[in-house]
Amino acid sequence: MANTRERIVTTTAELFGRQGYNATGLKQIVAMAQAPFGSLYHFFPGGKEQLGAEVIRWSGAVYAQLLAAIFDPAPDVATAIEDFFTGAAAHLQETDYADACPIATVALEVASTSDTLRQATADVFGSWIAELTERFVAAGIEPGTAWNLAVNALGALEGAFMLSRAMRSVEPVELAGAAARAAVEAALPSAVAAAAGRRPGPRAVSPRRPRRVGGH
Amino acid sequence: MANTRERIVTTTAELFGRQGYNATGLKQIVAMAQAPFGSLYHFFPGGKEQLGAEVIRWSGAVYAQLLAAIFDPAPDVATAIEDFFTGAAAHLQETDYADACPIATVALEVASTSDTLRQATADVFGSWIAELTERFVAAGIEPGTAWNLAVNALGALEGAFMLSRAMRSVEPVELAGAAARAAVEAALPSAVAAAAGRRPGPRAVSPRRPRRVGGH
DNA sequence: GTCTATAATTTGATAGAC
DNA sequence: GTCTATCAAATTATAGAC
Repeated sequence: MANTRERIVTTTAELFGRQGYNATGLKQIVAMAQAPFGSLYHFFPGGKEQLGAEVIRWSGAVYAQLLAAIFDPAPDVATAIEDFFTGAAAHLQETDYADACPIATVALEVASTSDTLRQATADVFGSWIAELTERFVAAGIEPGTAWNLAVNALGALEGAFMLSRAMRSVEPVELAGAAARAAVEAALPSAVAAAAGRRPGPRAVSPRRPRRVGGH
Repeated sequence: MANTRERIVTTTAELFGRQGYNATGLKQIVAMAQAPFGSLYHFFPGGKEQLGAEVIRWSGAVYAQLLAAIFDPAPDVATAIEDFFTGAAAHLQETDYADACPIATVALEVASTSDTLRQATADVFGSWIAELTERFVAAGIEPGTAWNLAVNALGALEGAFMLSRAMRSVEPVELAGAAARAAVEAALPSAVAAAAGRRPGPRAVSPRRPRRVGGH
């Protein structure tokens, strides 16, 4: 296995994702990581908050890699975004509704209690939104619209994760994925051009295609 | 001022919304509620978990009343749903991003650690979804579509709350509100009829039934 | 019902030998 | 870097006087 410091970070990330920040004790971390207690303060002199900040950012980077791994082989961004949701739903079910977003619980816990940790979660959310935005722009979507789509897609995923974990049903994540796909499809250049052809002239809200509810 | 038991419940609800379940100590509760410590175990012999379950359900009922207060005077459901998001964004800003969903943080904290509390959050989410679904159906939306819209709207709100609190910006909630409004508008009978007029077909009257994975 | 005192455990954090 | 022992404070929970 990897070195001690790495084991502490990875197992803390796992615990943060399942129980959050406050429920995760340092004793529990070193026990599960099979690391000596002294090593924790050797590598993280700032204590729990320093460890927490690093784990948040590390989890953010890992999840960004997962996002790339889904989007890169996908035929188009609309398919990619729905694939991400369906993949997340499957993983949720496999882990008995334990593993969803690695930083969601922590983000809500620290939002009004620790500004350094809150900033770490904000940076991670911002990086994910930026990554999504880039891919939407690369697909031909106008940058402003792409940013809005990215924010809404991430928000929809986080909220659906919450409902799915609480209700122990993948339906919220699946419905959110279908809606996210529809929103992206409607913003793609082809759909925008088709809408313009149907009804010439500037229009504030582009007409939505019928909602997809089922699978692919 | 109200009686002791009531004060304990309301202040616990406030603390749960801002810091979550694990960060809220019983000492802190009785101190802020100006209640004697002994009274807590007098009214809630089951300790923190019993108090938590009651607070979750109480908060759910209060928030349902808020939902009714927004929807009842609104001219239509599309306006109502966006009003709810914009009102939430304003309240978020007024409280320095502290008050969003009263049970969101708790829901994620207990999802994999306490089944009785998880069930309480699931019941609350389910009641909100049912309430929203009823109103969408009353507006003429087909029941299956109405349910999907309700789940997606609540999920979008919860996720947007998370992003807004972490990033200290109301933009996610505002964007989610605009998207929710557009989704509802597209499902209203007038929009469905217009779409059918543009593209006549057998599926004009009744769109496909959604698949139900869990819940009702 | 109210209030105090306290038990039993766990928490984050430190000191120091090796 | 590792490991043990321990601290001070906080936690949930209980006992019992009033």
